Amino acid sequence: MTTHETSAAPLGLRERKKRKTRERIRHEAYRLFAAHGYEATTVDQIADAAEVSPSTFFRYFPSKEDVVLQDEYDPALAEALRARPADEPFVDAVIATLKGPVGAMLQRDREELLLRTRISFTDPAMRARHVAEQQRSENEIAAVLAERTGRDPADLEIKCAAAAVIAVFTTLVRHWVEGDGREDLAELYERHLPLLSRGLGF
Amino acid sequence: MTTHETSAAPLGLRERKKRKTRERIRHEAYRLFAAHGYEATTVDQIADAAEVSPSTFFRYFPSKEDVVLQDEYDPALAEALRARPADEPFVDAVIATLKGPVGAMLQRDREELLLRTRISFTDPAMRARHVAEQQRSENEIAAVLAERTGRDPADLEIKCAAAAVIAVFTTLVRHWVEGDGREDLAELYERHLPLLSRGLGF
DNA sequence: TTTATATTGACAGTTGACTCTCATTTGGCG
DNA sequence: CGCCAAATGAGAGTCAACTGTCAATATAAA
Repeated sequence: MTTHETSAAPLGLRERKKRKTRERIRHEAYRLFAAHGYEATTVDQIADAAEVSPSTFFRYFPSKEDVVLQDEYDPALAEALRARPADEPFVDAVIATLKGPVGAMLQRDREELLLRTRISFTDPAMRARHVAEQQRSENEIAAVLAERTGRDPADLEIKCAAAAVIAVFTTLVRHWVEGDGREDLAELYERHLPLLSRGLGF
Repeated sequence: MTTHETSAAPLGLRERKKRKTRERIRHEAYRLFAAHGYEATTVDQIADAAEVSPSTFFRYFPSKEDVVLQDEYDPALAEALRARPADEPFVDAVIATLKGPVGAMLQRDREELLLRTRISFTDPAMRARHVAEQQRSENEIAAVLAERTGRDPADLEIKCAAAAVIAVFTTLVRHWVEGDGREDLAELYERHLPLLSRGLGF
């Protein structure tokens, strides 16, 4: 009773091994995807590279697609946003969040994020997944925005605003990836997100 | 020499039959996709329904995916936009265009557009295609915007603005599809696109 | 009508994602 | 140590997209 599956638990060898295996599979998969593309990489190849049997691959991931993990950043962004004062202009709140807690996450996972994002931008077959996630993100952002304004999350106006924010996001991340991550992502946000509060201005 | 393959040529029986077959395959494919989903529909089923052999299916379409044709609307939008005065605010220009020539196209193909769009929103496997197109659209819009403002189409600011416009678009189309096309798409645009010129306002 | 050519169907075969089963190994624990 | 349950691998099997070949048929041209 004392130990749930909290991070505090010592974690037996079995569990540790499983995590490592999972990580190894994912890592090798990414490597191969990046090298040869998603479609051109077979599950057998991934299994080989990760030194597990194909059966084992499917025990860890229900499908080849599932190897591409979901984005943890957008949910984190949504959560962090809720902590911002409700009367702060929305775009400002987003920027503040990205320079704060979420920005730290991005910094930490920079390398993997770069690789992963590059794949999902490059490989046509991988985009489906990415778009699905993006949809989820939009809903999250819309929910937050709805809370802040006291409006309905299903409100079209709210949805459009959330979509616009995410779109600018995506554009900036793409730019960041194309520049091999040399620029500072947080700074890109800070510089270009205000476009939306200015009303484009074109 | 007198007759190329122009539309004026009488078009032999052979050619006419081919077109009909092509049309029939596509039509049946759409019907089945709408009824059972993209993944759940096999090429054999499509071939059966279109009364051709599976071989013939692949003679007409190199892959199952290719049955879903590309979007002609966004390029049309870009072209129509170039005809608008350069000093008109961008969002206004877009709205005017959508209420004009492009709106007419949308009206004309309403049924097919509704069906096709529903598929590409509903079916995960189909999204990849859709996103690729969307990317093309963004580039088109960015190009137009660049021309109008005399800036570089690669300018991040320009790209962000184009992305935001397309994002709001997509959101509105999705809403339209979810409401089975009962609302007037042009009116939705007119009502919600100004969000971007107002600077969100949240 | 006869001949050349384009279109088609039947069919066999390949490939890769994914499932299932069963025997073997391996970490957890008394 | 020794038992149990979890984790793994081997291998056979399914399913659907896609390829290639060949013979039959339909159209166009002479």
